[in-house]
Amino acid sequence: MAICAAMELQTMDEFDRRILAIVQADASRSHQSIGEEVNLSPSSVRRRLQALRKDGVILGEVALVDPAKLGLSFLTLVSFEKESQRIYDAFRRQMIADEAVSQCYSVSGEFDFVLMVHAVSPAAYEQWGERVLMANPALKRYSTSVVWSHTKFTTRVTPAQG
Amino acid sequence: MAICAAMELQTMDEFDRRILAIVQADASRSHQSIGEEVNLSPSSVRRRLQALRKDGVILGEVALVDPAKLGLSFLTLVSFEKESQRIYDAFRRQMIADEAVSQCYSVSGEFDFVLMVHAVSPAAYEQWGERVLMANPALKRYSTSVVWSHTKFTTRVTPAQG
DNA sequence: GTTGAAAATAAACATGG
DNA sequence: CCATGTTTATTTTCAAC
Repeated sequence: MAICAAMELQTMDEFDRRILAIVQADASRSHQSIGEEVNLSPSSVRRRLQALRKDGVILGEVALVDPAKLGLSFLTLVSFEKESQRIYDAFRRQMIADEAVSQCYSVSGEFDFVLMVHAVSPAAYEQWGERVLMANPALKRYSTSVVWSHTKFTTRVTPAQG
Repeated sequence: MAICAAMELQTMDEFDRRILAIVQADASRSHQSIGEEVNLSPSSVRRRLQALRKDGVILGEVALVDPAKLGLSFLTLVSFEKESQRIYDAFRRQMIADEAVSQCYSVSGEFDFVLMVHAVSPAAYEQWGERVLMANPALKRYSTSVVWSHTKFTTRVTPAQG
């Protein structure tokens, strides 16, 4: 069944998947409104949402803000090669703390890390790079790609499809 | 003032910024709870939130789901070089429609596009690549980076800092 | 910013598979 | 026994002042 101590992928039924799809698109929907769409009582919807939260399937509800409306219209994708393995933890903490960095990934290939960095302008980004990147002994080299436009950005995740 | 017909960066005051920070971390907070934190009445918080939504600063509220909990534990970063400019619109629509693609950016540098692709496994990703990428005449070449781990992923945006 | 009505959430209870 | 739906109480949202 859907509601159990540990929510596994197998224990999630069609109701849970439809509820997930709905709240990923709009977390402000009421239990009643969701229930009408999936044919379930508001209570059942609530219990399932709580279980999904408790089991970590739903990490939380957040408001999405348009970066451009806050003056952050310059987005870059920065790739790195690291100098040594040792300083990784410090670098990791620094990226997590840095508000300009929205995403940080450890990747395979030519580079070791990829960062998504928000800035108000090219000049502001350059300044950030000098302060955060060039001054960092953990980094051997880095390459900046300017993001011209974001064709797609979604926080939505859907299971299956192979 | 903060509340006006068109919310500009200049018209946003410290209250708005603090409210934004709060709802970006947790959109389920009540107006009262937010008001207590920023020293404002629930009504004021509500009116400011409505203005921020109306002006497109707040794009919406969404539930964040852990991809791994849906079986999507294989994440890749795919870079492309396009074959021709003409087919771009079709490609764009395809990426937006494809549920495996969570992000798509047009970028400067060696490649023209960067994609974030979620799959259940390397094999599933390979299959997706064969179907979507290799069969696509708009793409000259592509390079896949496997994401070992995501050190940071946040939807949060904060203004200023240069 | 305060007040009162409507709505949504949360908890308690009862029922059916 | 576990999940569902119903009922009741509480909290939150919404609109008028």
